[in-house]
Amino acid sequence: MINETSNFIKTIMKNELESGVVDHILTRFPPEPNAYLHIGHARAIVTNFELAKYFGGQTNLRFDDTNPVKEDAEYVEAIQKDLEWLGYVPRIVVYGSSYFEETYEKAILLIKKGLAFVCDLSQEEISQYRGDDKTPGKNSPYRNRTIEENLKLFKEMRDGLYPNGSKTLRAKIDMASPNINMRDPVLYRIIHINHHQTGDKWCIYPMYDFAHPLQDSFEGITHSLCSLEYEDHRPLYDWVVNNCEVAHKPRQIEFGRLGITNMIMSKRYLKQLVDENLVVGYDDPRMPTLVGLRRRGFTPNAIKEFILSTGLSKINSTVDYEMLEHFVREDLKLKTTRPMAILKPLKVVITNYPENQVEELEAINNAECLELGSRKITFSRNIYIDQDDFLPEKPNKHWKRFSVGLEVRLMHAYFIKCNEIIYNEDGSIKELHCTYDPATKSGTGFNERKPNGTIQYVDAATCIPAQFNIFEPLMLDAKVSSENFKERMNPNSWTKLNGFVEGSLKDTKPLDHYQFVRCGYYVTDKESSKDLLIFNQTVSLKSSFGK
RNA sequence: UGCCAGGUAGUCAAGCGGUAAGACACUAGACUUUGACUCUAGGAUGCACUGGUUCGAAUCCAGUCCUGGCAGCCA
Repeated sequence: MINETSNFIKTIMKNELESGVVDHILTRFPPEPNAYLHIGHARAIVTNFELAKYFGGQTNLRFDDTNPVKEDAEYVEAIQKDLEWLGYVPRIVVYGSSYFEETYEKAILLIKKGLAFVCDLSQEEISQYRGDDKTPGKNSPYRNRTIEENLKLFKEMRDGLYPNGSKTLRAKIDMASPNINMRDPVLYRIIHINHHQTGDKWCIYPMYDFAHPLQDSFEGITHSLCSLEYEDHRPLYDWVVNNCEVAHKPRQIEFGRLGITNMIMSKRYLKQLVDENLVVGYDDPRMPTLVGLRRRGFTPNAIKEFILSTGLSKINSTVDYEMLEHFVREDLKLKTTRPMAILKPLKVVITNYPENQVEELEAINNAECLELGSRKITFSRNIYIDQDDFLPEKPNKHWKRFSVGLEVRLMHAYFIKCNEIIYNEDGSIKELHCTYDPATKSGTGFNERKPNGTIQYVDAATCIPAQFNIFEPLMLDAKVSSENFKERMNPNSWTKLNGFVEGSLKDTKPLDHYQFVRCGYYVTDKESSKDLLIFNQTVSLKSSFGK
């Protein structure tokens, strides 16, 4: 599918392949295991995997676990599951920590070449010495330690002789560089903590800027794709690659992040929502996480197509949520059966239909995809339609559904006409008295009159009571702050409706998708919600026409 | 105000010197056993602005403006 799209990275790869700079493509997806993946991450995943696949290459999954204070094995597992769900199979699954020994050796090499030194400056002092955008930095007083001394001290750092923060290993580059990342950046820091992969083996950990280019080199990554904020780090990336005498030199290319309008993606806020029980968990269908979107009814294919269609550029882009929705519809359009569901039941009595008679009708599952076959539904004197499909007052000409005096088609069944509204004592509508026209039976090719629209129904005799959990995704209409985001998130966005689904759904299987009449998607999830039915209102049609 | 990167319709985005693709959204209409789907029609005399080079510029050059990123022992 990516061969239909064009982007600057693809062009770079193509040119390099053609000119012989590289003879294959190997990319990597390097998440830090400190959060659940969300739709924003999908751009990195899809880009890396699809680009490699397009050129006949492969992609490594590498957990970027060089900072044990933030990471946890829980996320490692979650990320792997998400990738699996998306249908991507990495060439290998590795950890940044798998390379700690080799990384350490490269640090020794830099020391021996006089390109790195052990620094005793405190964190604050390093910051002061670094200078700022208009002030050049000052050299650390420890910058001129001898190679022997540096070697000894660095070994002692590794051996655990020093407490957290007391020493660092720094690259010796240029304290006056206009790029602050090049002002003798820290390469290693001391952290005495248990690492989720390496346990207590190490107490010094390499920084991203040092570890990442080396890992890419070790694995033979040809193109290291990352987001825009690493642009300023590229000179350092290249410095590491060029000075560490690695056999393979990867190339870093940056691309913009992908956001969705009004969708909150910040790790911190998502965590807060979960921690404070404002949502059920990371897989709450209101969440923008991949697991959340899965329960919301999105399919892997929809997400991939969405990402590919939004393209790739050096702009941090924010696309409309409608774009995402479009691709679910597109993906499910020809794959789903389309059962009927009534969210807000309104009883209808077909007064000219015999009591105690039940007739079976054939309903085509998907008129656009006949291979999906048909199912049997029933019709009888008492049925339910949706309150939203009936307008008690006189509708305007745009109204394409039911009202007094109007004739509509009950999907897969007959035309009906409403003759009388029966009210309760409190003035609410109790039921509708209608008549049907036997000549208009579905499938007979009747075309002497046009109905005012088609509405769904369920047969009261055979329908199944169902609870619909209607939710709205967590969205915000403007930039949030940590103070106001909770109120504005409106996490209480579940509405439970007691309605009915047609009898044919009694064999519903977990995680099947159904495309409902109003273009909603319907998912049941065995693990977390048993018989819960989720109706995604966000992909339903506008219901305010003609009102 | 230092360095870096960007500015093409409401939102994404192609184009890379030859006269502005495509998608989403939107509007109008047709069709329809979902107001879905499908189909038809509609949008930039214009590519941040101003000059310049050229037969010809969104594409090259210069200047200006605007936006984003960067001063963790985070990634």
